[in-house]
Amino acid sequence: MVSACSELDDVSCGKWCHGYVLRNGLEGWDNVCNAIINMYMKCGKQEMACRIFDRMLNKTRVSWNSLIVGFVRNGDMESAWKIFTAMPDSDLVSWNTMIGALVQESMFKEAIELFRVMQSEGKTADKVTMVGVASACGYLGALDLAKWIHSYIKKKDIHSDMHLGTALVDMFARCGDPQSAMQVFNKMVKRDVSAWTAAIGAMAMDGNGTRAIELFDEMLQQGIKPDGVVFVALLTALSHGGLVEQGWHIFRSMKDIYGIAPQVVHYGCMVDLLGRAGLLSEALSLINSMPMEPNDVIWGSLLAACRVHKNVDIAACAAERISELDPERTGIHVLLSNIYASAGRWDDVAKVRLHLKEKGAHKMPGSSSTEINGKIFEFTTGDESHPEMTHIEPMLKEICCRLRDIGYVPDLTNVLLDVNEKEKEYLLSRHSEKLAIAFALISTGQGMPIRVAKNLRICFDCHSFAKLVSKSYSREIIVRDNNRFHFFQQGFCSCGDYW
DNA sequence: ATAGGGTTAG
Repeated sequence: MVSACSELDDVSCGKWCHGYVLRNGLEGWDNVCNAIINMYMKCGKQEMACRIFDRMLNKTRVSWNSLIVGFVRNGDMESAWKIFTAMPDSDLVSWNTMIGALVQESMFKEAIELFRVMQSEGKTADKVTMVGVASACGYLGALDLAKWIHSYIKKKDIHSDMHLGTALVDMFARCGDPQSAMQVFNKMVKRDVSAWTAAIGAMAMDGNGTRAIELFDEMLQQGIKPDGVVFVALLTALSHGGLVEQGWHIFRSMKDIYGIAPQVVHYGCMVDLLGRAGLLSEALSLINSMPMEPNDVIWGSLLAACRVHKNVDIAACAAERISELDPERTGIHVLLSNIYASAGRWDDVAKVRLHLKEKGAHKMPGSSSTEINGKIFEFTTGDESHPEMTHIEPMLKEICCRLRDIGYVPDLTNVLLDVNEKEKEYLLSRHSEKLAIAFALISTGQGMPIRVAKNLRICFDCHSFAKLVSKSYSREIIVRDNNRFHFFQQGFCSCGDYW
């Protein structure tokens, strides 16, 4: 009965069950109490869940785990962690839940660390553990760790299934190894639409639109029905590959052939695809033809394209919509002020700046990670307290001197703060990917490739910085941002400056 | 039977 309440999200019925337990002194019925804990947690009633937990006579591991899972689902990591550490005999479910929770909170390094603690305590990982670990590794872009995880799974004879297989495909793709990703994919015994999506997503990260279409056709031939998600991955791949015609074709086929009405996300992909290709008015009329309200992301995507292709008027229109939809998104105003500045419209710049000052600018902090000798190092933009800073600082200076000699001029247009030029230049030189690249340069041998994973899209300045470092230091530099891969070699990038 | 897992525009 409790479980039925839980399914129906019926708190009042659940409360009646709770009362029944109390009236009849059933606190010893642990399975009923566990069900009530889950029911309350599902409805967001954390205090009620705790109340019955505290009164339970026979707390089992399921009771403890139910609390942990409940806190994680409600975004309360602190309480989840407290229960996890207080729990007398944590089991696999507890550990897996915590590792998964850290991944969910974007605490990838911490997730890997928790897995290492688990190993040192002699706990045996299973496939669910490895899904969490693989996912964390992918976000960190740690290729050596990825290879280790893959062989660990084989060595420990952890039976892989569709979830783990998909997670591994995604992990290798994010680590910049599409070959390994496809090897894992090809070995999978069963592949559902999510597995195919991961493979197509791997092609998207690689900017390989043509191969993405081939994979999609193969998927259809195998009789797998596409869903909305696979079209997101496919359209993204076409966008990165600059395949506009194919993009339109796929977009139209969604409804015409597969009977899937395009959602906001799909329109977003198309706006991005058209915008990147410089077809700004085409993108704008697509937005105006949308059957649903365009959201802030759609307009943001158009705005970003306007910055690249220098269209001030459409940019202003997009920015206006965004401030209507989400007045808190100050990053947009910064972007707009930069667009005005590059067009020499200083009055407008001043207006936006004033507006920004009143609001106060907030931006997600940039963070980059790089793996050196199996150890993962994380850098945050402008982090002066990093323990490696004493080594990084002089290296950055040396790099800058060397790059200036071959014509590097810092591009200040995208620095998001209203400070003087010198200050801007300083902040720009402290972008997290620059710190990571400098550190990797001093920590790895001559000619060794450098791999960096970053949580935001790489900025123009860091992009040209990486190109020049690859040339000046004869190093292959691979940066995976939240969008795609950039392979820098001898002064050129695999994205062809199209991102 | 009450607890843990993969893919998704910017």
